[in-house]
Amino acid sequence: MQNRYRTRQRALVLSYLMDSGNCHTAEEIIRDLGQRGEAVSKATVYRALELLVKSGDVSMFYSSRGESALYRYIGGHSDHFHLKCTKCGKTVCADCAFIDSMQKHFAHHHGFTVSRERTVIYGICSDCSGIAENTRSI
Amino acid sequence: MQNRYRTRQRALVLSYLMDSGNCHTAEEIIRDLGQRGEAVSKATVYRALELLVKSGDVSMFYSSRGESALYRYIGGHSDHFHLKCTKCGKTVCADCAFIDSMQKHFAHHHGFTVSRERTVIYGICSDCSGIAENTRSI
DNA sequence: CCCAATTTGAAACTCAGTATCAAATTCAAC
DNA sequence: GTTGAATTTGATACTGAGTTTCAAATTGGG
Repeated sequence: MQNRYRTRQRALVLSYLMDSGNCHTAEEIIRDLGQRGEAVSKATVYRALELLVKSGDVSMFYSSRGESALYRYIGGHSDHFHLKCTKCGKTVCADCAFIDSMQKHFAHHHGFTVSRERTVIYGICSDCSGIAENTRSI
Repeated sequence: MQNRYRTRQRALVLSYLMDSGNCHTAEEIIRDLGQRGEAVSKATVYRALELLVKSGDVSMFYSSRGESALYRYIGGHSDHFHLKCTKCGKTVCADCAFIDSMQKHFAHHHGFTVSRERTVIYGICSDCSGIAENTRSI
């Protein structure tokens, strides 16, 4: 896969993510393109996504539960973190100035360049924090 | 799986993680226990790990590349974040006061209770940041 | 148009993790 | 210590995401 030729299939995968703007699994893309009569094979969708992630147009990240990878069009730049609730599964975007100081801290004190696109902060969202936790057992 | 009986198999999985102190995949645990003549079946290892994660003794997190889940003994408390380098794959622990202000920020400004055990910050570690980028990879 | 390089797609495959269910184990009651 | 019901184990089959393979189709420079 060397990305020299422009093909219908790659354009479809990119425009699917651009038009949506949200996070999607590869399987969703395959299914939705198929349903609208623009079927692209599984292998080709995965290959197109790999290229898009490499090119920086799309970010890929994983959920905490071992679900499948999520892809999202970021148009070459992204200034937010994903906050994912481990209870309800919803992902929220945190788009604020604190993110800058976080990146600075990890850069200065740990020599670590944080990737905003890949990092997902896990925890409990405001909607779920009232709900009682499971009991400790083992 | 209700965790009423104490069994050899669960003790083996827990002590494996306690003795090591490092991160391991389920398959590593299965292989290593087998090699030392203490074989525990795949299904049972996965079930034991699920219980240990629920009880808070072990944390589970995912790498950025869709590899398998990683398990680590945390002894009921954990005050650090994992910083995972997307280049070399190494995971470092960030154990500092800044983590507190991070948690406070997300709690106050986003109503989000950050889980230190589950969250993994992705980026480029100090060892790798000098290395020239061949392709843009997020 | 021609043709070599690239890309696609169907199908087979891998691998982590889950479900099933009969057999084995635990432990409380005797 | 024996009994027996509840729980746990393990072998096996299964699921589902993602990868590999390779012949056929497509691309685009000459």
